[in-house]
Amino acid sequence: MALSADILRGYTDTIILRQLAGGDSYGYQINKRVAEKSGGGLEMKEATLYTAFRRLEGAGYIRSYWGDEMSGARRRYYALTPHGREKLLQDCEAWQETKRLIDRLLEEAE
Amino acid sequence: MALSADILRGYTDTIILRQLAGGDSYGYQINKRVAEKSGGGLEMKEATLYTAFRRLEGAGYIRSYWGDEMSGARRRYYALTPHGREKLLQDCEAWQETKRLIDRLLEEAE
DNA sequence: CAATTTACTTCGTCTGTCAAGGTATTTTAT
DNA sequence: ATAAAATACCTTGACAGACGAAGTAAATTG
Repeated sequence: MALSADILRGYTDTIILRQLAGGDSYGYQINKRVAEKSGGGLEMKEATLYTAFRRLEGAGYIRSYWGDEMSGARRRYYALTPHGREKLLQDCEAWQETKRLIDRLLEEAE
Repeated sequence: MALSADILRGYTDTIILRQLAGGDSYGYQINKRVAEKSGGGLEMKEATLYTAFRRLEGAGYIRSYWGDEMSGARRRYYALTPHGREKLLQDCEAWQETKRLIDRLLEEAE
């Protein structure tokens, strides 16, 4: 059961940052890995992904550079900046808090 | 630490439905209760709340009626429909799944 | 009797997602 | 050989939800 788009909203950036924490990567690969890791539960659309890259780079959380592949199509790699690493930590903490909050608001007991 | 707006996005409706599962209520009261229950962590803005009511009523998840208060300002009460009760259950299941998914995507281990 | 609280409403703006379109190269299948 | 699929990137415009700001009106409180 694939989850609705709005559930993702606000987490695209964090998910991308998290992927980059494991090493530099490029759009296509990040998309593949996220799809794989989520077991098909989450499919980030290309437009969503690439607009997120622009946003994250604009904010200074990531920087990009063209790979120097000898073969294969050109790839634009992305790397986490120190500022981005900080942001990732904050986002992960915020996620823990969000879980608690939504859980409390949705729990059965009055 | 109040959470960012986008974190709320997509949960406003579910939170409202959950509140109504405990009995009919009206906008102002729902807002107060959510704010209280969240310990100030979540503040739904009035515009957000009332547009959500329109949306939920349009979708048939809730219905509304004017209260017949003898004193105090007029209140528009909202009630959960059977359809809305179903929706709430589905939303809560989706939330459990979302938690697992985001957790998996943000976990440290490679 | 002024200020605050209760209570509801609408409009316009902003932001993130995505459908739809595009380019270009490489690999795989026929 | 060559058609199809996969790899890899990018942009534009539409849409939906959250919210700032403003308004209305009655009741309560100081």
